[in-house]
Amino acid sequence: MAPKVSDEYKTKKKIELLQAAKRVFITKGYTRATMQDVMDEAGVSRGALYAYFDNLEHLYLELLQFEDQQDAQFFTPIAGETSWQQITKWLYKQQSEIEKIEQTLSQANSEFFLSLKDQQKQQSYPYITTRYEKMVDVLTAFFAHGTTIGEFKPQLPPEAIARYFISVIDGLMLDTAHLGPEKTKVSEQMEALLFSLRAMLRPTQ
Amino acid sequence: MAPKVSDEYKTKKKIELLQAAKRVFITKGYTRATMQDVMDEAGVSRGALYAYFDNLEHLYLELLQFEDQQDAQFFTPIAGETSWQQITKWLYKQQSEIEKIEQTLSQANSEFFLSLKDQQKQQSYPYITTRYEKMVDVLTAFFAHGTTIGEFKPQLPPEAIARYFISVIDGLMLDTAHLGPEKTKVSEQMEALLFSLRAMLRPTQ
DNA sequence: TTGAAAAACGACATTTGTGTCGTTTATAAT
DNA sequence: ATTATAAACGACACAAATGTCGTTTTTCAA
Repeated sequence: MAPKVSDEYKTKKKIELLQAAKRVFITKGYTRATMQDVMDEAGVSRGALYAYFDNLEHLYLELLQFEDQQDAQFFTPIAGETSWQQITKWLYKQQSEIEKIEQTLSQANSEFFLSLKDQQKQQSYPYITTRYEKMVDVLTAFFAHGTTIGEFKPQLPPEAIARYFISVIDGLMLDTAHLGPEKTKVSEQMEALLFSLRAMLRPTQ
Repeated sequence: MAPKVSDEYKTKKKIELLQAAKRVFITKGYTRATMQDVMDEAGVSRGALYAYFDNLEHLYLELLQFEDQQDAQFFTPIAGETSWQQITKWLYKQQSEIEKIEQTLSQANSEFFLSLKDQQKQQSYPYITTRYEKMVDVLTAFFAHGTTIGEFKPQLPPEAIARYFISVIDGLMLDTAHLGPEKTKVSEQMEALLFSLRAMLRPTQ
């Protein structure tokens, strides 16, 4: 049902497949999802799917990159908003994401990352490492900027705060993924994180 | 190679199998491990292993409980040591555990928990939920105790601090599991956690 | 209108793991 | 010793996925 077509067509098709895959991963997570599931969900044949993606791992990796690229630039300083306000806002966004974890890729993400234990694979997917480091960089730069404009008086190296920040979010996600948002008391923990950050950054109001 | 034997024998054998399983899970994680692997590692037949454990999930659950039961009682107040000192000590223990994550069940644990997404399964394994809640309780009680003896002046509800505490550790574990301890700068983050706790608990020296 | 290119199809061979079950074998009690 | 018991064995039938590949179908260009 489709021959010699434009690049545009192929891109479109690919995105379509990625979206079907996304739905699958959200409901089944990464480990329990199969290529078969994606075919079924997308209503496409075995051959078609494999023409676009070699295997589940590659498929997930592409989905990850595709999603990331939507998010991007969240921590570029915004005029008319203090850095502290920005953080708070971002945190609320994270919070609702975690609370709706059932409709999110978070669980699948964790599973995917864990599944790459192999050093071998780690090397073949520098993107994974890069992803983390980029996030560290973005946050570090953000904190540093807030400091230079005199908004923060950090009590710890900005980079340490950045990493710590990421850990808390990831941990909360992990725990919530298998216990549910009621059990982990997401909002309460966000408060605690906010409290910690205030202590670390000493925002000058 | 073994018939009609004492209960003691069976218990021994079971522990032996659990230990083999542990080795497997440490090197392969939960998702990639198979019953076959355990048989091979234990040098035992299919039939034998299945006589003790119905399937991988049950096997892991038993291993988990077995391991937990070794740990137990870590946060009972110790005479001659301040609560703060105890926390610090425990944190160092966690740190070295995370740094040696390759030789630990942490990764497998995360994988196992995530694999139980199903609400169905969640209910059939109340132990999983209990486990988390017990940890919360233990920490909460510990913080509360430190407060009543006037050692802490908590700025947040003890329970909130407890949950938060757990999240940070879990997050650090997760990240370290797939990036390695160098990338996540474990000790630096432990410092940050200590800093946070100090801000939250206000230990009176 | 036609035909070459290639997208999509789906049957198939393979692989890998599972859980069962009839058989063998070692133990402990008599 | 003998024997009933049940632990351990390992072949087997089954299931679920995977990746391949020859075939069919559709589109685009000439």
